Order: sequence, then C-alpha cells, then structure tokens
Amino acid sequence: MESNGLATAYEPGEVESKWYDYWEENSLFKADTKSKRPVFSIVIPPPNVTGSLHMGHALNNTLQDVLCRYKRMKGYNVLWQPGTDHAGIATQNVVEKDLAQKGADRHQVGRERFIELVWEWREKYGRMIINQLKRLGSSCDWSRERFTMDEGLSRAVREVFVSLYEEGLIYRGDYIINWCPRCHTALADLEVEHEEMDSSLYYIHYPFEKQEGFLTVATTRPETLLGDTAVAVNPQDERFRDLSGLNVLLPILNKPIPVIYDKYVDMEFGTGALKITPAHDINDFEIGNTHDLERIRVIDDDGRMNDLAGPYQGMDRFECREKILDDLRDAGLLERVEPYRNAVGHCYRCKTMIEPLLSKQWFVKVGPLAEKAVEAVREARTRIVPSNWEAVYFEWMNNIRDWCVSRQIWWGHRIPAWYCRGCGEVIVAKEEPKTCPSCKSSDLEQETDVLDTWFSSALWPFSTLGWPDSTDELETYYPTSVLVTGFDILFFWVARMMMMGIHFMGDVPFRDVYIHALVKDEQGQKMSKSKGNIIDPLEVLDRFGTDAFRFTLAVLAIQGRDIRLSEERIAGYRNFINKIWNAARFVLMNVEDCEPPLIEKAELSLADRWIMTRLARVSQQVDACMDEYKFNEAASACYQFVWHEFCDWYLEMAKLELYSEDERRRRVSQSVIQILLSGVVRLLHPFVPFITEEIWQRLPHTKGSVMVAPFPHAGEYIDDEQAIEAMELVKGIITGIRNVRGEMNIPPKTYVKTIIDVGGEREKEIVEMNRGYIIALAKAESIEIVSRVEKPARSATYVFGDIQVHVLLKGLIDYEKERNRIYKEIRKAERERELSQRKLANNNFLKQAPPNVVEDVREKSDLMIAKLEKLNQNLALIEELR
RNA sequence: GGGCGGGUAGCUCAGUGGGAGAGCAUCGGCCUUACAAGCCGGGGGUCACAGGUUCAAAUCCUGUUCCGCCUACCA
Repeated sequence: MESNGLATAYEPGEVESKWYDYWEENSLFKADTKSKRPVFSIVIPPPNVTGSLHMGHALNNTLQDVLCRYKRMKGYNVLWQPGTDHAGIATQNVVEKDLAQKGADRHQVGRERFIELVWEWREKYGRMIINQLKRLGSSCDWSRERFTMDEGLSRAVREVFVSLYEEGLIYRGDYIINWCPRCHTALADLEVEHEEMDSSLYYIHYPFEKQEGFLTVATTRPETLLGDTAVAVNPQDERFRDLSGLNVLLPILNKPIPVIYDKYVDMEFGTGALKITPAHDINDFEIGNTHDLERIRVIDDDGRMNDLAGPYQGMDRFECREKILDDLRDAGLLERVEPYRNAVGHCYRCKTMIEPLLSKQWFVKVGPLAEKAVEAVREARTRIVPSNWEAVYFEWMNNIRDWCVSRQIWWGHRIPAWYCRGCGEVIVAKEEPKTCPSCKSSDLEQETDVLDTWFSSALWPFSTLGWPDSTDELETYYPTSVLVTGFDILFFWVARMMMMGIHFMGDVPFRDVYIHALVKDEQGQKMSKSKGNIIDPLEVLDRFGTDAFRFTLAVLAIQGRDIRLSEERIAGYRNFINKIWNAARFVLMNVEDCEPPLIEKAELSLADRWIMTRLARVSQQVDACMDEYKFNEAASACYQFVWHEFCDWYLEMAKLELYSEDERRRRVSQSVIQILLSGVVRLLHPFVPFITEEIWQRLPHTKGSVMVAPFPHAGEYIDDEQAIEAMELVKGIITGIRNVRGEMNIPPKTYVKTIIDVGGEREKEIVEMNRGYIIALAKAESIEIVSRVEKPARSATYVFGDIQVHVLLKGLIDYEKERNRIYKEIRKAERERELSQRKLANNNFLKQAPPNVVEDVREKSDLMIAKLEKLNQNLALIEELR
C-alpha cells in the first residue's frame, strides 16, 4: 500500500545516490578553516589507490563517518581529510601482472615508461575506491583529497628525508635485510610474516681439518653452508673444550673454517655447535662482526645460488637444498634428520619465502624517535582506546630495530640521494644537485631505490594539511582529534606517524587513537580470497542498503572483540531500517495537513511525557557512549529505544490521541509526534544517514539537511521521572493482561473484562487516568479498579508487585491451565523470596552492606511475600472451584 | 619463548562487586488500516573448571584447561 507516496518497504537504492549528491552539491562535507566553532578532525587511513572496498574499509570508514556526522550535529567544525595511498609494492605488482598478460615485463618497457603506466593505471582505477567510500556515505571533504604521490606530499617526503639525514637519523649501510626474491626488493622487518611450518632439522658433520673426528651442527637451511665462515660453540660448553684455533672443513667445498667461541650459542639446542653464515642470517651476521668473519653471500636476488656456491651455481635455493642433502648423504656427512617446526618469514605481499641476505640499504635510526613516541602515550598526550593496546604499542616501541626504508622497486618516492661518479660522494638534497659539492664533478647519478610506502604514510597527518608550508589547515586541524584504525597497522602506521608527527610538528598527530577490531566470517575465520569466505561489502550494499550495513557494523563494533559478520545479522538490521521507515510513514500519514506545532506542556499525555523523557535520556546516553567510542552501546541504545519504546509503545498509545474525536487533542498529538520523529531521525542520523535524510526532507517544518540539524539534547525535551514510573505501571498492567490472554488462548479479537486490584491511591489514580491505554493496547472490554478483593471466579490473574490483574473469562475456564500458570509463578516467586530472605537473615549482610542495598533486598522480599500470598490465594480458589 | 584477548541461552555476543540480558533461532497465537522485513505471548543458562577474597562474585585474585590472535634473532 502507498500513502504520501511512501512505499510500505524502504527501498534504499534511489534514495542513497540522491541524498549523497545533495550533500555534496550543498558543500555539507566541507571543512572551514575560518570557522570559530570547536574543531574535530580526522585523517582517513588512506586506502590503496588501486584497491577495492573490503570489509575492513567498510568498518573503518563507517565508524569515522558516524563520528564525523555526530560531531557536526554537535556543532563542531569537522574536517574529515580523505585521500589515497600509492601502495608501492602492491600497485607495482598489479601493473606488472597486467604487463605480463600482455607478454611484457617492466624491464622491457623501462623505468620511465613503467611509471607512466602506473599513473595511467591509477587514473583508470583510482576513482573506484573513492566512489565506493562515497557509497558507504562517507562525509569526507573531497575537495581536499590527497594522494601520497602528489607534488605536495612528495615535497614533504623529500623534506623529511633530508632533515633526518642531516640529523644523522637516516644512514646507508650493509646489513642483513629481508629480501623478497619475487618482488625483488628489501622489506622492513614488519613486512615479513612469520608462519609456523613443518620443516626438518639436519645434523651435518663438519670434519676437523687436521685431526680425526668432526663437529656435528644442526641446521634447518643446509644450502647456506656454502656461505659458512665459522662454526661457533659456547665457551662454557664442556664438550667443546680445547678446540680453540682449530679449523673444520666445510663439507663438499672442503674449505677450512675456524671454530669460534661465542656465548650466544645455546648449549641445549641441537648439538651445541652452530654453523655461522654471516651473509644470510641476522644472528650469524652479528656474530660475524664480533669475530671479524668474512661475509660470503651465496644466494642472488632471484633466490638462486650464485657463483660463490661452487657446483650449485644457478640452482634455485630449494633445489639446491635437495641436491646438497643428496651430496651430504653420499659423502656420509648427514648424520640424521629430525622433524622440526619453526617460524619461517614470508613476504606480506606475495607470500614468497623471505631470504635474509646482506645488502646495502637506507635505514632510519628509530631509537630516538621511538623514545619520544613512547613518552607521548605514557603522558597521555595521545590516548589509545581501548587502552590494552598501549601495552602492545610500548612493547614494540621499546624493542624496535632500525627501519629499512629503501625498496628496489620503481613505483614510489625516489630517494633524494645522488652519488658522484667522480669522487664517490653521497649527496642528499631536496632538489637535484648540478655538481658534486666535494669535487665539482657534474657526473652524478640518482639513487634508483624508492622509499617504503609507509615512509610517506607516516607523514600523512601533516603532509595532507599542507606541510612543510605553514597553512591555516595545519594551524586549525593539527593535532587531529582521533585516528580510527585497525590494530593490524598499529606498528606499520600509527607508531610511525607518532614518531614523525612529534619530530616534525612538535606535537602528537592525534589526541586519541581508536583501535577497532577485524571483521571475520561467521566461524570467526579471517576473510581471505583463498578461503573463499569473503563477504563483499558492495554486494551487501546492493542487497541490504547502506544504512542497514552501517548499522550492523556499528552495533557489532565492540571494543576489543573481533566482529563475526553474517548475512543474517545484516538482514536483521535491514528490518530495523524498515521499521524506522514505517514508523515515519505512520507519522507522516497522520500529520499531513496539520499546523506548526504549538503545545502547552499541560496538554501532553502520559505517553508524550514518557517518550520525551526517554528520548532526552537516550540522547545523553548516546553522547556518553560516543565520547568513549562505544559504538555498539550507542547503536544498541538507539535500536532499543526506537523499536521497543517509540514504535512498540509510544506510537500505539499515540493512536488514541490521533484518532480522537477531540480536535484539539488530535492537533496536539500531531504536533508532538512530529517533534518526536524529528528527534528520532536526528538521533539516528550518524548511524543511518540516508534514510534519516529521506524522512527529514519529508517532515513538514524542517529546514535544510538533517546533517546540520542539532543532535537531540536534553534541553529540547522534558525530564519527567513521574511519567517514567507511571508508564511502568501502565505497561505492567497491559503486559499482564496480554500475558493472560496469550497463555489462556484468548483470541485476539475477543475483548475481555478486567478487574485491576491496586493498593495505593496514587496507583489507582494513574490507572484511572490512563485506562484508555489499557483498553486499547490490551483489548479490554472494561476495566474495574478496586482494592483488596478476592480473585473473582472464572478469572485468570496476573500478579506483579502488589498489583493483581484479573481477566474474566467467558465460558468455561480451563482450570488445569490456570492452575499450572499460577504454579509456575509461585515457583519463580519462591525462589526469589528465598534468596532475599537468606540475605536478610545474615547479620553481616545487614551490618556491612550499604543501606540502600539492604533496603532494596528488604523491599524485594516484602514484594515477593505479598505476591506469593496472592498467588496462593488464587491457587486455593482455583482448587476449590474445580 | 613472551604477550594479549576470549570461554555467559541452540547460534552470535552485551554485561566488571548487590535482582542473569539482547539479537537471531525456537514454540504458541495473530494478515489488528505504519510495518508479515510485522504484532502479541512463551520456553530456554551449574556464567569453562577448581580454589580464594568478600556480608555478597558472571564480575576481583590464584591455579587448571580449551580456543584465537600478536610477537620473537634457539640454529
């Protein structure tokens, strides 16, 4: 059925794009540096420019949008700074894959052309993620959109690199780094994923050079023995005394290498003898340094054995392992093989097994930066929510190692360093130097490496606001109010932004960091392409609408707990959206031709006063939740209020007024429900922006967009505690009658005679004044209000507190049924009475518990005693009548 | 190895010191003119286990156990 041109079911499709366009056209997302209002600012975690919206984005951006919309309605000058990230390795991989399909590779097209191709790719696909964020309703100030490879941000990158270099916080050197043989680049420690794997521990004999016998070493990587330059044992180890100065022979190559003593070696592990490969293992590298060992790199950039690998040259590293094991077996040098589980590093981008190897790279010396970043959180200049992440943050920051920032790829910010071919001088500068400052040669060559993508991301909170220039934006919006992100990039990104922000801006980049959970599937599994358990957010948006999806995410965003998302759940909240829609339809149907609201407080019904009080209180509750980023509590409170108070009780009660013969009553009610719907819509707007705008625009007497309407606040309404109490009584009576009706199978169409037995005068008055609600909502034919009567014959009785609701039954009462019903009630009441009385019998309880608690228990006990008395009387009566 | 989180109704989970809750599912009754994507009513829990603190414990402490995640330079 249609009414006011409103369909009975909400259809999100058309509504969403219509209002999003409207918001944009009216510049409602725009931040204003000139504004005098309090500031609220967020920088978006920039998605990969060529990426596509996944569940993580959906959650992350929904929460940010909820905050931004809420703050706008609260009167803040809001900036939600959007943008995208160039995602060096990921994007390069995508474009390379595309090239491969065309039968080419990047080396054929050359660096310059390749970068052009990536830019073209970005032009083609870069809008996709932005449009998807828009579909989600994200109210970013798109006029300020930034990209990490923009000229401005690139300038910030060069500026930072040069300053850090000049301060000695960036250096270049030979170290063991994580090499991905497939991506052909170095990776930071963080970019390596450790995966526990079944592998083997090989026990290999290293014969002594000049005497009988051998040392047995245990290793998981026999192929690296080709690069061994020592065997180490613990100086404390009794088994290996007097080996000082001796050599063992490297198997197969028969090259003498020394036995050295180093307390790093764990005597308990393996044989207590450790082979040392300084060019392929971080620990071996360090031991090599203290013992001044030669570093022999035997694996090349492709993961193949190089010319130093003797007979194995050209073999892939895994192939080489098999071959070398065969050869060791043949030579009788492989003692045994044990199954073993160890954590092996893999590239976080392509999952290829990482090769630790010696290489010359650029590093950031993070120690001094990390120290300040730790201090900032310790001093609560930045607050991490929930706070248990602070411990994780400290743990990592305190054990941080230098950050390898050079990448051997092409897509990214090229490191602003030049090498003089003349004298070998290294020149680090913001602009390309013409000549070498040391030898004046003009034969300079720029560093070919680019910077780690996270290097530019680390500058995001100030580079997007115009740094290194001093801008109004920086002045107004830095530090940002909050960063909303997942814990998976706490180290990658948050920690580094903290370091850079403090170092270059002299203040933390954000006051709060809100860490949200991961979105998983129904079974609690991480969503992944390989598992095939991905729920595509775009599909969800199509099927259920943006508002339903957003509300689901908000209600599931419980601090510190992962989200298990299921379609059922989304469908449930889709129903809620539809409920909102129908409530609005109902209101709009009934206010069509009414005059602007003008009401005396005295004219408000009980239901009016009750719901206004509730709306005021729920708004305050939402305020409190939002301050603490308790999205789930805020959303649940809204859900509960709108559905189970506003719709289930209030609108039903308002029908009495709306359908009244009395025109004044009707008019007042028409005004009140409009006011209330306006409040409900504003309350819900941050969570469900589209449907609320659609309703807002249809409400008479509203102006502009709901986006900029004020969030409901207590001052708008009333706070009437008496109305709450009276409503509880009325609701209790109605529920009582409905309960009896349900259990006694009274057909819904049958109106029943009721006798309501209330003790107090005040209660009596309330029931008397509100009998209309009871008649309508409980389908009562008549209500007789009495004090202290016996249960009438042919009746079923519901007891709550000291109130009895007798429902008179026509025809034959089912005594058995009524007896069982009462019996059940008695058992329940007895249990509660027992509990209370046991407490009251305890002297310690009476003495030590707070008086109000004792009072509550006493009240409860009295209540139960009274209730039981009545129930027992009723039961006796039933038994008598049988 | 270290750390963190979790175990509450059939399922998914709220609830951090005083009456065990929600959504979904389930059962019974309703096409009541806002809504069947709905309305009304009902059933269902030894709050993982064992100790302890307390007048009082799902909640605080200790231990056990199971699950998940993060982290790590024992080859």
